[in-house]
Amino acid sequence: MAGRRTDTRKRAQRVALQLFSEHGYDGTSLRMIAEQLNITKAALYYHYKSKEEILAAVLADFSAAVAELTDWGEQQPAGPETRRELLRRYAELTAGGITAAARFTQDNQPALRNQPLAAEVQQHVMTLFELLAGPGVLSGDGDPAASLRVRLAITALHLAGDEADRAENGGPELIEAAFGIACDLIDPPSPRPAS
Amino acid sequence: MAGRRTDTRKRAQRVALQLFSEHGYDGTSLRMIAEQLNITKAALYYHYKSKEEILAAVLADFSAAVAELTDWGEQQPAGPETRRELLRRYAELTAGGITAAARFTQDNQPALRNQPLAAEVQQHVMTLFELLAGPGVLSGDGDPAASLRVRLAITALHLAGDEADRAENGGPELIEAAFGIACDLIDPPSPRPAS
DNA sequence: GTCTATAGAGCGATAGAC
DNA sequence: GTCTATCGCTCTATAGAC
Repeated sequence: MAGRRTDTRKRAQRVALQLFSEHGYDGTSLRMIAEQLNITKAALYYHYKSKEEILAAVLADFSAAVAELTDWGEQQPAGPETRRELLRRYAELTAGGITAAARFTQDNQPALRNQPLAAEVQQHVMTLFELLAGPGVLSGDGDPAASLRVRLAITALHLAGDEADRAENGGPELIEAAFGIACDLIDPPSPRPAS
Repeated sequence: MAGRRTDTRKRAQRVALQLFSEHGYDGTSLRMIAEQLNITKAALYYHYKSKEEILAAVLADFSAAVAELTDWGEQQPAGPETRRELLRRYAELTAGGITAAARFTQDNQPALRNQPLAAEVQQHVMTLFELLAGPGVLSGDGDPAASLRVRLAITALHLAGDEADRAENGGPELIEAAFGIACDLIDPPSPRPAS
């Protein structure tokens, strides 16, 4: 690894994620990626054998990050403190464009339908959801409200991360506000009165 | 209006929204739309002069529905009851594929960037957000948490509508659960303790 | 590791017959 | 109101020189 000067592959992956996020997967051509790297489209094929493989590399990073998070979570005692800490760590995954990848997977599900790695990603996200909500909830046999609350908690962190990426200042405060809302969603401070 | 048998234009609009939702705007070709209508691609151009115009028609319906909702809301006294009723009516907009359009606009913002009608839609949605949160909140000068809560409340209804469209039974219960969560988000039953 | 050049396919859109 | 046929363009991907 020492002395590697160009490192085009990693740069391409980072550029691709940014462009995928901004223009969508279908709306991003290999020409656009190549131009930002100051190489030609054909040169990209030396590093990746297809456009789908670039997507796969982006998904692999995201998948590994979520897997690491759930691996940690599964070794902790189940409880509110662990759930809060899972949210906290997920929110802090912002660095390295990880949450950009998370938002991308949510907004481009049509493009991910035929992507083999997408299933693996969804599996890990599902595991995270179950850790946040308790087992069985997402299978449809549990309280539908609990499932929704977990998905909304994650969405809160995504929305905040999205805005934090755009606004250079005020980012941490936004993330913190989203974290508070997310905590309330997975562990409501007071039960709702029966309607 | 009497005696109009074919009504291809309206059918195309309905089919387009369904395909846009399923495959994304870029992922939906005019050939796909035409095939579902059992006509050819060229025949579509008799009814719409471009693909963008089909999208515009879909957006126009959604825009009008939200505008009607906000017009009503602005004539009501501001307060928790009006906010709840706004959420209720938004949730009931599911019929006619309106919420499908709402979800589509969220997931395909890259495709809407050069669509003139998109700005109008966003304006109406912004108005709805302000009615749900109080004025000034979304301009960035208010509590960031309040803005997030409103957006999450709407997202709750979208997520529920999305699943309700797929699962033929259990839909109403899901919508009702989402409505309850959305109400809690815009008017928290108990203030969070200071951290 | 990057280039030029090109193949092959699908797309949006148009022309013109019926 | 729908058709066949085609144009021009962009895309992904490959071949082969340097």
